[in-house]
Amino acid sequence: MGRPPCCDKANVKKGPWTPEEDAKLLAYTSTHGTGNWTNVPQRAGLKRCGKSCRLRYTNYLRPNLKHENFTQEEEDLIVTLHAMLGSRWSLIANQLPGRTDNDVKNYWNTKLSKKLRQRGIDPLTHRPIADLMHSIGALAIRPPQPATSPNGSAAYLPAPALPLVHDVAYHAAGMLPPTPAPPRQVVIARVEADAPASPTEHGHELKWSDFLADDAAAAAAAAAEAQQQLAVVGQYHHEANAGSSSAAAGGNDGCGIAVGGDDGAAAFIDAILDCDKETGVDQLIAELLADPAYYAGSSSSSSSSSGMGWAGMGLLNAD
DNA sequence: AAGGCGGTCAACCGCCGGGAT
DNA sequence: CATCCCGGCGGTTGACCGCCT
Repeated sequence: MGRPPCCDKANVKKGPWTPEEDAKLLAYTSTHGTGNWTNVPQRAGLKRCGKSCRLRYTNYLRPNLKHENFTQEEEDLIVTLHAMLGSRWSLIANQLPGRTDNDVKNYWNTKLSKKLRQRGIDPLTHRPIADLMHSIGALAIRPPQPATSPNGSAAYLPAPALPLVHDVAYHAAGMLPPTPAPPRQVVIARVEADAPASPTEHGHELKWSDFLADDAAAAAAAAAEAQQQLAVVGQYHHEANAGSSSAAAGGNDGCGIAVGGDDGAAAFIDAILDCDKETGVDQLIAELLADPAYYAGSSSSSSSSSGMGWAGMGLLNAD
């Protein structure tokens, strides 16, 4: 059964908001709060859909929003988080005080993904494009795979033994200690305007199979790795929030991730892990890692990856 | 000067999950 | 338990703007 439209489209104005409409919406929300958005247009005297009002408020009118350009630190953080979380824009935006998911998504699509490509990094997988091409070439000369899944998802599974590149994302932002970091699974590329693409100059290489061990302990190790990275992110968030602690307060989404305060990093990590436990993603990861067919490129348990927890990040690049 | 073209970003659309009934 | 309603999310669209030819 299809859902009825959220509002009467015949009597609803669409398109750009006028200053008068903005003023009405602001006046209403400042005195009554947001509450039930479906009632807001009527009560505020607007011929708009409730969803449109909510979007206009959260993306443009909400207090403490930043409208200036993204900083280098914000760029680094977006790339880092995208490598770990994929296109979970709301989660990423939660770590950027004053930025909305729409802001981050637009900035990624229009600027950052291009910068990464110019640097020879594939923005989807965060891997060197040259390595991906090499892998595609290697796949082309493989014998036919038996019994691939009907939806063809196996074709998108990462090839084994891909070298992973760890460009410097953290040091500039003061995120990492100078000591060598333990091996990580994702490729983090600091996006600098004219920096040359030089994935091969990083001596540190990991084999994909090194990460994809075949027991649950490996899954736990992977989770610990991710946790470590999120701790770094949380630290940035804490620092960024030092001067604008209220900015992110209204941005918590359905996962209930609330960060801030002295233990903001830990809270964020716990919230992410809890969220993925609730959604069963951690279980899914464990199942995937335990499934030998996964490594053979013909996983029977692979499922649609978009929007699923860790899928999309470097850990499970099934995009 | 004008038209084409590409980049940017606000806004819309459809889907999904969760709470209420 | 089923259904409805609402808010949230990610993907996509289209208007606007500046640059180039």
